[in-house]
Amino acid sequence: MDRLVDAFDAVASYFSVLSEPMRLRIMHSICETEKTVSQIVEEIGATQTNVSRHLGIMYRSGVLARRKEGNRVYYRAADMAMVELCRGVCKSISEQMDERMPLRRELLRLMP
Amino acid sequence: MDRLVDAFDAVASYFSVLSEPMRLRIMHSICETEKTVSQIVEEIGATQTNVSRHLGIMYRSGVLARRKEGNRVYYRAADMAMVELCRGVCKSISEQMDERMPLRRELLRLMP
DNA sequence: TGCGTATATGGGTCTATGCGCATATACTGC
DNA sequence: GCAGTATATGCGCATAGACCCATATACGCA
Repeated sequence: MDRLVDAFDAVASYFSVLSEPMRLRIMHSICETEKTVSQIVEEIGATQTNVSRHLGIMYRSGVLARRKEGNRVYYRAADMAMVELCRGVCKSISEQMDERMPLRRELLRLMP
Repeated sequence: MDRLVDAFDAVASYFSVLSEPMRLRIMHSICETEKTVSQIVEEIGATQTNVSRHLGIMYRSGVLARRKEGNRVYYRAADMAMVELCRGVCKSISEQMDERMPLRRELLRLMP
């Protein structure tokens, strides 16, 4: 990772780890129990290449920890603060979505 | 903006608003008091074009609110949860950092 | 040693986005 | 109306990054 120029860069790069749906899927998949790359690949239905790359990004940024066991690599959440962050935002957004749903249904009636 | 496919997209796009240093500077600049575009431009030393564009992004994503007064537009934080998120991450990141780094103190000052 | 499995990575394409320039729009005061 | 100020935006460039294909690496086992 590049050397960060100032504090805003540090915070921005922290948030940018969470700004990809695929990484959130991965985080969701392993936030409770560690899993191997193959397990994650099968669970979220992405390519091995892509999953491995995202795991690498998250590992190098300190979000995930890993443990090698023979042929396999187990990944797990390392930064519980980030896991809590995800939970909080997911909750907040799901509430917003619930609020929008009635409107959405109404809109769909108006414009089928 | 595209229709979001699922919840992960919604969460990712929420975080992506905070994944730009310039937007964090703006957030920092107005998280306590509303300010006009010109004030923000002068304060953070960016071009008017760029600041206006980021303000637009943040406004349309619901992070900021705005109020027109004659010729001017005042922007302010609308989503206090996001401001708290910034504060939390600043705190968390500062704790992970080495105390010898002056960056640490700066981070704690970021979102007063 | 050779083979199969698990994971990582180099190279390339394509999309998204941050930025600046120039200009458009909107408002105020004369 | 006109001029000046404040903000927004169309356009193009440059770059970041997400994705895939192919291949490299690392390990276990016979």
